[in-house]
Amino acid sequence: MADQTAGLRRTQLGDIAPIQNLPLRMQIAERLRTAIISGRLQPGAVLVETALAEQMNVSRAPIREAIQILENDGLVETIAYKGKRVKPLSAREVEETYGLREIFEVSAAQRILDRNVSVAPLWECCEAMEKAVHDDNYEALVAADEAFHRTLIQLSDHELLLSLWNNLYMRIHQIMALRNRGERNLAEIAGNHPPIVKALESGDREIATQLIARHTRALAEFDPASIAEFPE
Amino acid sequence: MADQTAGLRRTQLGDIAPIQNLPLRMQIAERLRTAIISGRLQPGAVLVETALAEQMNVSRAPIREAIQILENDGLVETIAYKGKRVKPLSAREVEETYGLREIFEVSAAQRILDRNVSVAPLWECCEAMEKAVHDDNYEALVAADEAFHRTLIQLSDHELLLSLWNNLYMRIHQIMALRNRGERNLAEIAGNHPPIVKALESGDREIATQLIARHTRALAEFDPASIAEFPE
DNA sequence: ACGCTGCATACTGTCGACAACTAACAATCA
DNA sequence: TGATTGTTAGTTGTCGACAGTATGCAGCGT
Repeated sequence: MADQTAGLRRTQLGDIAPIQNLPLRMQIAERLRTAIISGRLQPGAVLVETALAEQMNVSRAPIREAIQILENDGLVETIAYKGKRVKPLSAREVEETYGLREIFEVSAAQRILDRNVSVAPLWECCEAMEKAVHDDNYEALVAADEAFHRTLIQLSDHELLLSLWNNLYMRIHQIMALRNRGERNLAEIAGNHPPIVKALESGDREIATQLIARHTRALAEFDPASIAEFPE
Repeated sequence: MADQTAGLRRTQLGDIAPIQNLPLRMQIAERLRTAIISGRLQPGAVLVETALAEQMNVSRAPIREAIQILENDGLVETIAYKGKRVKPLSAREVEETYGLREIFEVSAAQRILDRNVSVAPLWECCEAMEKAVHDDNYEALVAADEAFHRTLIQLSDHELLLSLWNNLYMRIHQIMALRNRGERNLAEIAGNHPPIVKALESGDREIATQLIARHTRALAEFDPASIAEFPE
């Protein structure tokens, strides 16, 4: 039941694709989420249900439910009877987002140390990272970096923490997409990883904590002017 | 436009009240949320949209949206095309919930120490607590306890953390309601608070962290058998 | 007895139309 | 002029009906 007129219609976000048998709200939510975290839909952008419904050739109900989901993700904000928009990102929120990341990573490290978990998977991530640096493959580098941090959280063996992490990382993706390409020093920042793993391996709590905190703060550096403010 | 037939109808969750001008979905979400965290709707309970709609005399749309909101809160779980139910609480989830609480409180304490924030508000909470103990007022005791912990988070001056905390505490309320009255030692546990504040005041990082961790773990004690498991 | 097929049922998912609300602007009157 | 009140346009909120999906059971064939 593919939509045969898809190619003819002016389409900003594209038609919904009948790829899977998931409910429409999920396909729509996924599509909107991608648009937001990629920066295509910028903070402050207004989401009008009727317009989206028409663009995607669905009724308003699944659109509304999809937007609800995104609201849960913290990507969209609703003002009753007035409208919905992509949540504005204040400098403070960006800062707090990275602050939370630091909290999560440091806490995960504590748990790893408390439980004597093997850090072998982290070494693997470091190797993947080195390879990406050697190949000068930026895509792979970003992926490997994310894998390293996610692995750190996973090793802490705390599912709730992991799900919070996934949500947080989504917003970090959005922030990174909105920045004017901070890729320059990513490779250099990647060099921080092995010492962290080494500290974890040798059970050095203090050092590990400090290294992670410093690493996270390095990642948080950004040009505040590059994130537009949408007050009101 | 109050519903004049409200008194006649059999009603399990009660009719929705036209108290405020909030959208129905919010009133319904609030009502369901209360029912869940109070334990009236137990984990595993199935939520049937049509039934709820009939009970509350509204259409299914706001019911669906309300359930979405509760899903975001982590209180309800949806299985596409099958149904929705109050999220089952495994022993592991309960444990992780308190683990997260520990992470949040310890991290908040670190931030308070990092920034030399005045802990005066915490002393006030301690006083309210003592008064409740002296009056043998259990309600006030619970409220004061919650106020203490929320204040700790608030002093860390991190809005994202605070909102995560509010969500977490909601689920802790639910867990407490499902336990067979663990009130016995609450007064005694309350005695842990002043030492924590003292440690924070004197900037003793190590002690503060340990006291908070121990306090949180004391709160987490529970009879695993008192929380039903709903596998499948 | 066993497995398959095809209803029947009880839900959730989706739709299109209508109601309610807000904000902005025009018209009215002191 | 300036404040107040209609009025209208644009949006979200709500509804009732219909379509789609999963599950259990009856009936059939082997």
